[in-house]
Amino acid sequence: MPEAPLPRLSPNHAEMLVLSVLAEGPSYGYAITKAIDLGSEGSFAMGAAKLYPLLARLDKQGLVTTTWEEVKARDSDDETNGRRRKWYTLSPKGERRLEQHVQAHRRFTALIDAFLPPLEARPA
Amino acid sequence: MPEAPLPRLSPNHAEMLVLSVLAEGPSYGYAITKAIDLGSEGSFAMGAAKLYPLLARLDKQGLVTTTWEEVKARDSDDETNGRRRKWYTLSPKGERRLEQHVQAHRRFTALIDAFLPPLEARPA
DNA sequence: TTCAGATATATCCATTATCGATATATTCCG
DNA sequence: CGGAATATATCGATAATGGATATATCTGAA
Repeated sequence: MPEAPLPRLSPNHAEMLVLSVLAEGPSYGYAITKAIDLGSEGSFAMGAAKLYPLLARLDKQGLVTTTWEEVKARDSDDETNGRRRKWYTLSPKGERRLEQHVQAHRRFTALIDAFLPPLEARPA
Repeated sequence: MPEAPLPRLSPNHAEMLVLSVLAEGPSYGYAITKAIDLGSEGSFAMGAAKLYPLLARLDKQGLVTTTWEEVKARDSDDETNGRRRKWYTLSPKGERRLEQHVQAHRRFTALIDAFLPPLEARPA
């Protein structure tokens, strides 16, 4: 029997995961996706089309602050080098939002579990 | 501070809840919504535009079987009375699907919880 | 008796969210 | 030398949702 696919992340869940990654320190888009990809064993892999609009929304709502970093080649000091990284830092407002998401998620799972058969100790 | 809104149900979660209601016995659309509405304290209230297409999909996939019931007025035996109810019964295939949904949901929450701060025993 | 609210099923449409593809450019490593 | 990885971002087609609309009956309170 095939592994049943996981339910898809709701927008709120996706936002919560991104914020939870940023709660451990500033990061940038690509690294955030990788963290979520690895941390979920690939189950919550986010495409760029999902990630970047989400990050833009977080910025617009003041949940994160952003700064650009010029990434220079290891073997070069060339300042005109165009490689760039956009760093995201969780704002106090973002921290509060994360806590709200976590609380909402706990209520969410509690409500759902009430519909499901109890998880019993399995006979050996 | 306002109650943070719950994450929205994914299609899989909505399907799981409907199937879990039917696992307790046959039911019909309106009663299913009421069961989910009450069982979730209104949090997962489903509009008709969500419920009926969902039920139609379950039927088409063979997860439920359906029968029509003619609902007669309490004080009448009139057979031409047009009130009707569509009953849904969980099929064996539907039972298996429900179990898959439940397993997937457990994995889903476990993966998400790994991103969140542990729920510690609170100091009194 | 009347009339609002509940019961009961179902679809339409505008909005939103998602996935896959596309675009661009650099850097790493074999 | 060249493909995979790094890095950001948008476009367009598809899918799912919420609110409204449609229809018809039944219940209970004023």
